[in-house]
Amino acid sequence: MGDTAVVWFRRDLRVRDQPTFLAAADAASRSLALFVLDPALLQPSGSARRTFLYRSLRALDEALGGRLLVVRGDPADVVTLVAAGIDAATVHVAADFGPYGTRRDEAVEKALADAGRRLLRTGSPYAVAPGRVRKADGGSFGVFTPFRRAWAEHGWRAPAETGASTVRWLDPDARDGGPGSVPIPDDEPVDAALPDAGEDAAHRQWWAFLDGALSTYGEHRNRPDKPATSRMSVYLKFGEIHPRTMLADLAPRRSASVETYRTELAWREFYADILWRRPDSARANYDRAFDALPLASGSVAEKRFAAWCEGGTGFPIVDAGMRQLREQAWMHNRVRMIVASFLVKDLHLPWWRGARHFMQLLVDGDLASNQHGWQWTAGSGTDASPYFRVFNPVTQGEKFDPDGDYVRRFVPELRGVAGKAVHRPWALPGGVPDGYPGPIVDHKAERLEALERYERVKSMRD
DNA sequence: TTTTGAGTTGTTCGA
DNA sequence: GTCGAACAACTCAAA
Repeated sequence: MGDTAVVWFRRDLRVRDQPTFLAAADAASRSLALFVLDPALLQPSGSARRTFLYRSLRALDEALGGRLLVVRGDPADVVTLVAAGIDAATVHVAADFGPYGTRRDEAVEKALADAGRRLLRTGSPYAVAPGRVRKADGGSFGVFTPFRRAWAEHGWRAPAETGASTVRWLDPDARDGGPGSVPIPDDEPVDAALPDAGEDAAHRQWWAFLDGALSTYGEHRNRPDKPATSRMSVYLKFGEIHPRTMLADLAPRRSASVETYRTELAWREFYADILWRRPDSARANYDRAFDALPLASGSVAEKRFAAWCEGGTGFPIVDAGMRQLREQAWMHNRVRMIVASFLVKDLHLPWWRGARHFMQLLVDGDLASNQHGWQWTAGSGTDASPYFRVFNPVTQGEKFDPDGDYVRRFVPELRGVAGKAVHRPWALPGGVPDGYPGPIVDHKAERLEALERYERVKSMRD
């Protein structure tokens, strides 16, 4: 066995705060940097996320002095072959706790072991790895608030002090055999304007937030008309910054806004913990009693689903959100909740259809946060919401987009309407403006319908 | 074992 | 317009 190792990047496309580098440098004198284009992951990603990934890989390759080896195939095959090609004793990764990643890594581990090589997991995409936060009796939390408290008490390591030069990188071209390298794919046609990719862009965004919007985050974070959120989700998704780095930067700052932002990071870790414990909840109701919820189907339901997808429901805040999703491959969190509530409670469609649509389009689409965010809204998730919590799209619009600026930005048909009147176009003196649809459902009636359907779930519980 | 307090994100209605 | 009450019952976590 040679004195070499492989550092296999997955969703940790950075060189700073990278514990795998320390592990690799400890294990071998030289390492090969590897990324695997895995069709099983790329196919369901959507062009926005794929393109962002490719751009991120170019940035990572540059940071590594052009020494990132990119191959294509099933990791159980190609990682094994790459390791064999340099006779590496160890392959270093950050642990993946997702349903697919867990299975993939077990397969890779086994394939490597057959040749006497080891897969070593160091760190994870989380400040506290899933499964580590435990109740006093050793069980896992199913409710957020106690999880958050225990998570903070558990604590996390300081950021690892690493950089590209922490590891002596092997030149991929100097390999003797193994799978051929493939170029990083070209950008795909993407309609949406994507954020800048790469670790440097992540840090720029983070510091702009720390020095700017963070001070009013607690107050304005629910306002989609303001640039009040961190926009860090995509960088966390691809691991271009580690949450531990962010928590360390937040630590010396004390304010209600900082506390609120830390709580948002805790949500991300909570949902990862839940998905790890219940991998089935990526597809099925976390609360199986919701299997009894009567769902809409048929041609009317399909028509309504299509209207929701394209931002043509006639409810301005919903349509603005769905169009922001197309234009930016991103949607403000408050609006995600509003459009989700509309799909589930006004259209009576299954949450997973909305979740799947989001995963297709979102550049920051993260399975754990996305599926459980949707299940939370649907009521089938953790801490089931009270049955009577049905978002009113008009009230939500008036409350969180009080001047209507957000709606007008994304719904040009309504640009001629001033102020908050834009949230009720059907009540305008001249009627609904040309080109904009009337409401596809009667919210008041559908709310009552939703309450009735949720009764069915409740009665199944008894 | 029992008890207690609490649970991200809301809406409607009536005074 | 503002404000408080009502809207279920259940599960969770810890004392």
